[in-house]
Amino acid sequence: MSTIDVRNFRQNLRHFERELNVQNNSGCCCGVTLAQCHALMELHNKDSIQLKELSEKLYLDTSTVSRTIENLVNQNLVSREIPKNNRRATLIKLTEQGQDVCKTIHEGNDAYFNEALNSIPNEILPQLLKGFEMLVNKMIYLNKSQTCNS
Amino acid sequence: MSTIDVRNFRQNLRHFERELNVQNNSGCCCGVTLAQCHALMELHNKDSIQLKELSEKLYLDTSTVSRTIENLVNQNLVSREIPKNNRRATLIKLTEQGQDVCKTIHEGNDAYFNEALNSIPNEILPQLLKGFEMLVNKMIYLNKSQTCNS
DNA sequence: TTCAAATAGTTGTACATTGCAAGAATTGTG
DNA sequence: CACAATTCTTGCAATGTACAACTATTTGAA
Repeated sequence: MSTIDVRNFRQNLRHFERELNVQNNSGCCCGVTLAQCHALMELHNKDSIQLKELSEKLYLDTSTVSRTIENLVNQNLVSREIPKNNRRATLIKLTEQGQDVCKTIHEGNDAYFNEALNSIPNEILPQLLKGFEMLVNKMIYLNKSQTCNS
Repeated sequence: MSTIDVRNFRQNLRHFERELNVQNNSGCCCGVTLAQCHALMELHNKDSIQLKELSEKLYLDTSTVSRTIENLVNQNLVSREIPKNNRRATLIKLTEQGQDVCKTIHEGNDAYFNEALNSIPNEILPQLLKGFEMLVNKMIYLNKSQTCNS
């Protein structure tokens, strides 16, 4: 692993970030912002989730997520519900309309990334997918054990 | 390419975005924000760049970049200069201090991604790097020819 | 049992990022 | 010269974010 390779990878990474922004902001046309989109994706295929848990998954402050959810509630895409066994908590659920939006987002992004990934030769696609997954997991590990030291 | 693969890739992608945020916000400890960091990286190894050109590279409105640069000027990391042959334009240059910050950012991120990528087995690392580059280029291509259609 | 500590969420405040619209200064063109 | 185009800046407005302070609830320990 030469420094040149790393530099090159990082250069691609910066472009990647920008293209993701473009795609995220054009693909999520359903009137849903990127932050809301991420929240919806976490909710998808889940019966319900607590605000605290959601904020941990998204790496965001509870206050931030609280407002994101507030906006989604106003758009009638999710509902809030206080469970009887713990009235401090809030359970967040997708509404039917929210599920529809999730579906639309999934379809759009599936199509996009299917097309993007289809341009990768078959000889290297599996390694790309596998390697990417490993990279993400390593980053999760590194970031967990790392604090800002300067 | 099955839908499951695409879904799995997208799931990894969302985690990737969050980890990048963590890394970007902890790695750029030099008092520089992520937006500023991206601008600095574009300036690095360049004599100077015009604001318009920079905004195109970053996919941002000129007004946005104008303010980002304003902040960097206030931190004495870049300088603005009006060329004599076109007094409408503004040439942006790294100051010495700005070059130092660039160097620090590079070193920190090089080390981080070197470590992250070193955990990838040698049998798949080249394909990952190559595949990633191809994916980014494909996304650039797709996003150029795409407008929001809903 | 009672009261302090912990937990979950919301709200106030502050700041960064961003785009659009409008304006200012400059340059190009008919 | 007058008007259009270019380049940048500024005035808004919206979103996203975190921290701190607050409310309500639950837990736990004396």
